[in-house]
Amino acid sequence: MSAMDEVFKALADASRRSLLDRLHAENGQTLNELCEGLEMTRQAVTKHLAILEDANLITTIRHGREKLHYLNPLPIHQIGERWIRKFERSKLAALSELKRQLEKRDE
Amino acid sequence: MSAMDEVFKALADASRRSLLDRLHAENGQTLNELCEGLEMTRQAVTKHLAILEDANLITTIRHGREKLHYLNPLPIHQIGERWIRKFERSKLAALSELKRQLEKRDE
DNA sequence: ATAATAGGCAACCAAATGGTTGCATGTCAA
DNA sequence: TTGACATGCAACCATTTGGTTGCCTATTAT
Repeated sequence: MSAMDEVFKALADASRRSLLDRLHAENGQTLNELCEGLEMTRQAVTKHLAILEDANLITTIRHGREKLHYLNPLPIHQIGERWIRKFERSKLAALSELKRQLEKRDE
Repeated sequence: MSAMDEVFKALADASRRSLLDRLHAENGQTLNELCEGLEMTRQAVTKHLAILEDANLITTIRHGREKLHYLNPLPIHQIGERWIRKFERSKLAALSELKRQLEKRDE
């Protein structure tokens, strides 16, 4: 699986995006902190975090018996640069072409 | 399911992203055109296109017995604006904080 | 030392996903 | 008008996914 594919797959789940949001609000949280207030078991959160780590979206550091989770914003940035920008460049062109076609169908 | 969630889910599959790429290269293709060269059946492509259409990533127009597919770049743009930008703003801050922590663990 | 705390591992489960095949329908061309 | 072409629909299938429970290990605090 390509690196970018892993990132897209990791971002596809709302729970995982919300975990990234929480780390964005406060970086360096432990597993237990990240579990607080969530409607799923610790093990479910562990799995989500593992997927995010595999996709390189977070980095972890063991500190005694705690595991601290840190956001890595680089892959998200790359999705923006390498993938989304490509489609934005042609945005206006695509919309105007669609409009032309929509009008054309009544011929 | 929220609109943005649907977009993220739709983008999670490499085949679907490749379909968007093909439409980006040449907009307004028919189903059969989009099937050419792909290693899956027409029905599989139909399903992918339906998911992309539900997520509002493409718009279709029936033209006789053909169905033309057009890219809608707006949702992709919104992912960039509403989601990715948020993380980019704190990019440098997050990286420097991680660095600090990495150094701190040897204390 | 030992109890409490933080996390890890593995088996299991239901539902969603990505794909198939077979057949039906609608439209165009000879 | 009839055959070929473009697409649609539905049932079915294997695998992946997101979650659970139960138990184990490692670290800290009393």
